[in-house]
Amino acid sequence: MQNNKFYITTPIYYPSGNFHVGHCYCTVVADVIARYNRLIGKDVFFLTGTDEHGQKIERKAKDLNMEPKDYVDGIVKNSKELWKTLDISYDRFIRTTDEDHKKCVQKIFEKLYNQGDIYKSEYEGKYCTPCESFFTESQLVDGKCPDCGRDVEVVKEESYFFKLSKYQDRLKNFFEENPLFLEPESRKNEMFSSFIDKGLEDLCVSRTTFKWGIEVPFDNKHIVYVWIDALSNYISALGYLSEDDNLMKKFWPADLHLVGKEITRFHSIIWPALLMALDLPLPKKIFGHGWLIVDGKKISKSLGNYKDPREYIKYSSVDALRYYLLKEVKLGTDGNFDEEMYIQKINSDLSNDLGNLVSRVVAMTEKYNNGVLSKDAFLNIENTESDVSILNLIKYNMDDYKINMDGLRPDIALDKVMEIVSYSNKYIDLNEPWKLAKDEDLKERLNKVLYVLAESVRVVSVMLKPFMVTIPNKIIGQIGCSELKNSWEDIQEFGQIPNGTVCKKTENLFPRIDKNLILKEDEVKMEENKEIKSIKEEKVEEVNEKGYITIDDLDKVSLKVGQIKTVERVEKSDKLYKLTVDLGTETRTIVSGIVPYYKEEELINKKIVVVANLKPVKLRGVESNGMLLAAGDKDVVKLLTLDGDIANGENIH
RNA sequence: CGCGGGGUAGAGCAGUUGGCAGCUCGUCGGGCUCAUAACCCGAAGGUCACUGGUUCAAGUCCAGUCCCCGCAACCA
Repeated sequence: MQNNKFYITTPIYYPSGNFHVGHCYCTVVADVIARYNRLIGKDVFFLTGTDEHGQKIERKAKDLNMEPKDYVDGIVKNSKELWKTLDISYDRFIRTTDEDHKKCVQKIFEKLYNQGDIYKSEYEGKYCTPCESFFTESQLVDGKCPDCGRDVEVVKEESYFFKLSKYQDRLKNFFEENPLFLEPESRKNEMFSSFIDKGLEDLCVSRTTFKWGIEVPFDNKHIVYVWIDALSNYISALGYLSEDDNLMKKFWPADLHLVGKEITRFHSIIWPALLMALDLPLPKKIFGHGWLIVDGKKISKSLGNYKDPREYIKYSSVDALRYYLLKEVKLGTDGNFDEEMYIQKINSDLSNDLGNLVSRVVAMTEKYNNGVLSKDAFLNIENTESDVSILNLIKYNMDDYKINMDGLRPDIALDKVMEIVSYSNKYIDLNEPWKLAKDEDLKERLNKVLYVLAESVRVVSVMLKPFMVTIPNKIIGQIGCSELKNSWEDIQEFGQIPNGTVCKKTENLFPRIDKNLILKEDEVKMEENKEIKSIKEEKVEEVNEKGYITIDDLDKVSLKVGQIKTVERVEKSDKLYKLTVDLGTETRTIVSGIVPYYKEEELINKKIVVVANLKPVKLRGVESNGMLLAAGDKDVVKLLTLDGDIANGENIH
């Protein structure tokens, strides 16, 4: 059919907290693929968004004393800012709370019900609220949720079911006939052995246990459950079943659903079955990408050496981060994000090789020929061996680049680009322009070399456009080619820079990053964290074998009543408040990680319980002298407060 | 028997259908002076975790063993 459109999606993320490097990775990859397809001339629609309904969000908002919508609005705002920072070029950010999406979901539900693919029955099962999943008895681990290890509840409810079982054979056939539907291969094997071959059960697609969601249109006791609500975003975003379904006609089926490996199952079984029921064509490809491991080892977690993606950008650049993510992580496998590696890689690839290449080319052109590029020289002077080599390499690598981009191996595609960069550096040394410059007779030869280099740099820039957002245009600007189209088409034939184009050296594209400086900062933080760890260890030793402590042990802990006097956020941290607490005889500074759970105004004047004799520790550079007592898990945290009025500084016993 | 990933040069990794073990960084030696202390050339460095099997041929395929890691991200 139309081969000239490209529809790509990321998953819609669950906004139960702010987004992290993992979300960024997936979205950046999708963005690069989207930009690449635009570059080669396709009409691209790039969709991302958020999956905002469900019990977990409902509860979380309630705990925070917020309306669910207000809560998700906050997260969405933050994520849109993040995508802006990372230059994500999405065409639509869909939210499952969008009106058109809701309508679409209701129509889909109704349609499936009317045609008998959805029926009403009763469901009883063990349910894990945080994971929003039912589990069979055999799936449970020690009677707890196999995903998160928390307790499950027995839930029995009247529900609507989707006849997933009906599509089992069609799915199986489809997989066999479309070997490229699900990649990488390993995921496909998993789907087959774990699910399809075992037989599919009908799927519960409604809930009555919570309200925060889309109502079933003909039975408002029921809320449409995540499967139909979330998965159908891929078509609701295109106006499926609405008055204006032009986008649907144009872009469906999706060319690529990029998803995390943990949700591959939903996309490769449930989603296709739903589409079959709706009599829609299936997406061309589901790709389950790997996860990002930050600094590998598990110590990273307890050492707290995690950084917001924006921190890496601060001392490097968005382009550098995007480059690294795509270059160093093979799509589909887990990737390591190690800060030292990161700095080393961008210094060597981007500063030393690419940035420096541009710098030498432009500087020499300015120095030896007043910045003027001579196409005449390029055409008039016969090719030497090195010319032939570089021209062939560029041609050859451009083909490989395309093959690998189409084949979802951006890491290899980047290799091909960097090979051109590398060879260009070598080409300079082979030709020694500084020697040519000394001999007036070799002027034309010199100009040819400079021209070849400039054009090579331009080709590289165009190939980098999907990966980097600002640098390619800056490079093109330095070689005076901003007026050219600089499209994929435009670099197919070497030698498009017009005669007489003038180069101008401006800024340093990729200043080298002082690794020692950055890592020294980290070391300071590590030291702080070590202190924290040693405190932990001390505590552990104090507990005897039976796990009892004596009253003397308890007396070691000085608990006091405190009242919060001032609250401010700690710079460069997402979770930490700097509090000053009145302990009667003194006022303490205490740093506490409760930003997600309490607003500043909620804390002021609150009477709380303080561990008064905790060894001081620096957190994000602020010294904390004590600790607030609180209860809860990572989703909900409540401070311990007093049942009545007691003077500040009173002992608790 | 939860699910999944992995063990290849000092480090980080690639190795497509079996066909002479590769890449980047680092190290050592040399070259160059256009450039961002950069660039270019050369060298050292490997029992491809282990065992067995299939094969003319195994890092790659099969069976088993051992080991590491993740299950997801600022606890005070």
